[in-house]
Amino acid sequence: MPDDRSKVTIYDVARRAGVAISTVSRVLNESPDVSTETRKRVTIAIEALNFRPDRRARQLAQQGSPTLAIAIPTLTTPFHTSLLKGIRVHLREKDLDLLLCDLGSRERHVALVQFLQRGAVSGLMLVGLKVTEDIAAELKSMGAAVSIIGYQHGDFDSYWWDDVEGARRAVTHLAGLGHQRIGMIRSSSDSRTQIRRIDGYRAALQAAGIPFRPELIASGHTEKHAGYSEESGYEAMKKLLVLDEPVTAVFCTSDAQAMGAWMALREQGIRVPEDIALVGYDDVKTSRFVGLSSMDQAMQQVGEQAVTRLLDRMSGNLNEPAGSFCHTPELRVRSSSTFRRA
Amino acid sequence: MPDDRSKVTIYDVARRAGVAISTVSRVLNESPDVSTETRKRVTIAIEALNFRPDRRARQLAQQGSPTLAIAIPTLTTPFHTSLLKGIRVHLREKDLDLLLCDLGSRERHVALVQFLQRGAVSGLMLVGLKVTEDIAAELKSMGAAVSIIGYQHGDFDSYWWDDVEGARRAVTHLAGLGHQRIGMIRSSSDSRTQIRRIDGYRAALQAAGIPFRPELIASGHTEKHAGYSEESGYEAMKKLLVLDEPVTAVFCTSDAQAMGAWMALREQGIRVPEDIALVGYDDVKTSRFVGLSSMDQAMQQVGEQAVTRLLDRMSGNLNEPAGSFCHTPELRVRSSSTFRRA
DNA sequence: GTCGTTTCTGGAACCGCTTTCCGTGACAAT
DNA sequence: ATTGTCACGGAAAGCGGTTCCAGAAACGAC
Repeated sequence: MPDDRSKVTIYDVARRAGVAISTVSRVLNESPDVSTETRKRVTIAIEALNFRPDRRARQLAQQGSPTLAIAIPTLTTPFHTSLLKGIRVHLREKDLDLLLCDLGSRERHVALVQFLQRGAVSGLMLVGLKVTEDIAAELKSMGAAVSIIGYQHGDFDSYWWDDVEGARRAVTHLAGLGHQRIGMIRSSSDSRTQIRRIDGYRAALQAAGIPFRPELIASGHTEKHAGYSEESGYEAMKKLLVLDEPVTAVFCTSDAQAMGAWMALREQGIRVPEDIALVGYDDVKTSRFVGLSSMDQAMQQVGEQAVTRLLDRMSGNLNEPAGSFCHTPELRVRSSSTFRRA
Repeated sequence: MPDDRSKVTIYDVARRAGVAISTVSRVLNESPDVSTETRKRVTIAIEALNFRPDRRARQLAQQGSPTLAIAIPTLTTPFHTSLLKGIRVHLREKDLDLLLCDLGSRERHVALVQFLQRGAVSGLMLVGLKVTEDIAAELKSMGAAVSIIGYQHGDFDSYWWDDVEGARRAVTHLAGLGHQRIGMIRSSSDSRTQIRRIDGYRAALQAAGIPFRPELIASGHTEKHAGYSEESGYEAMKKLLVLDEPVTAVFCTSDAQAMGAWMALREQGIRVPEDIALVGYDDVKTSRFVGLSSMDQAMQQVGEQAVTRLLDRMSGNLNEPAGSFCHTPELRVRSSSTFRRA
């Protein structure tokens, strides 16, 4: 009743209920061997004192914490938004804490490893991070359940996308509209993802009988801008616009890039899709509302799938070997790519 | 050297360095009374064993954890993106963990309180949450540093915006373009923010000599959509379009709403800004790239300011009474509201 | 009525680290 | 030779729980 607070511990509860602390602990952990009678007394005491077990102490004692951590290189992009959305639903039910490790783009490795080594994490989700061998070793030695999103690694549950096929679909779509000069806006990194999307781009061109021209691939490399950002898309588009033979369609490796590109076009009075068609990647929510065609990676579902399986592993219910789940991006056609060329 | 792992404790380090555990602890906590010589030996041992102090044990012992928690009702909107951006920079330097408490929209109160009572948080940022008196009491009793963003409460450091003025500026801008029938798209909630923005809307109309018509205020109330979402903006715009006398400009209380509204307009072949002008709120990053006028709330700066002060409080360097920091949103004019009426 | 079980509970060690309280030896200052 | 730092060791008491072990009570069976 008295909301005095200032550290209500398990001892207070024990005293109040007239039992030993071990008994209180049993009640807390729903141990079967405690009489209904005592359990009730304890429960009432807990209620009355408004007691909540201390997360840290608990974790310390039972070696292994019910904490799920998510490590993301760039948390602050809308790209991960729906992923988190898928995750948080399942998290609410369980009594888990979400620890966020926002790795900067630089020194990701170091930050991550330090984070892990400090322990206190029983489940970890890595998002959009290249898992090098030393990181992999680190992950294994920490003995936590791990799932990797956006990268494929045989030793862990990984969820990834068929980037070749995704790019192929996007570009095939553009070629199908009659475009012959299809540009590509990419990030300047040489990540697996980027390479595969370029492969897909080439494959689609080849299938359509369009020659591949490296000069049609641009990236807006800037010191201060991340490769997938609006700014870089803006820069890249400008590069494409000064070519002798201009492009009539552009495939971008992110929606943000596409937005930036779109702005560059608008500034020059170039219409989308009449003059230039645009297709993005990620299918961010706003794309639907601005009419940007995009590749849907079903982020939310992937998030749900990953977290469900991860929670199973954490609770020890799942012991099968690491799985690899590949999703194929779906094209969402919107107004930015609806105009058919002659 | 051997990466054997499996719990390297402070004892291992002590043994390896040939010192007592208390000395190791002193080194860890940068106590002044330890010779440079010994310090180096210990540091080397730590390095060699790859030892990281256990976060939980540490926190438990030194009563008070270096953990910053952020509670957000709806993490998954781009609205908070730049806020987090401002926060994380400062967080990287310190050795803090970021605990995320994503309150669902429902039962916010319960979720938050439970979260807090489990302790282990020395700093807390509440974002976009109405601080009721019981929550306030809760916050005080937990003895952590608290800062509130997007709401004003005298007992805590709070960072908020002058919503009346923000709305007034937006609408004044529209009136200045010659618009007479200016609609408003709001969320269906009766939050402080909403009420104030309506006040600002009225004030601006009055100043411009335009009569206030309640039927020009619409909200896209839907069971499944949050009030600030694209979907609700879309719905609301549709309502405004079926009015006898249509509006020529719309002020939206979020950029997402504006995006949704814009889509509704596009579907009907209504041009922006020629037929209808649009102004949003929040100045989300993509707004800049799609050309949506908006009210800039300087989220990133607010995030930085708040976290800086919060960290000061957490470290005990700051003891002055709670401050209240009010920011005034700035209008960013873009193409969605550049057309001047006759 | 005694013995073996089962059931419930109390006591105590322990998780990994911090911190306090001496105590000691070394070395410089007086 | 005495007094004072300075740097460190050793031991022990937490922090708030969990968990193992043993003992007490309750129960049924012979």
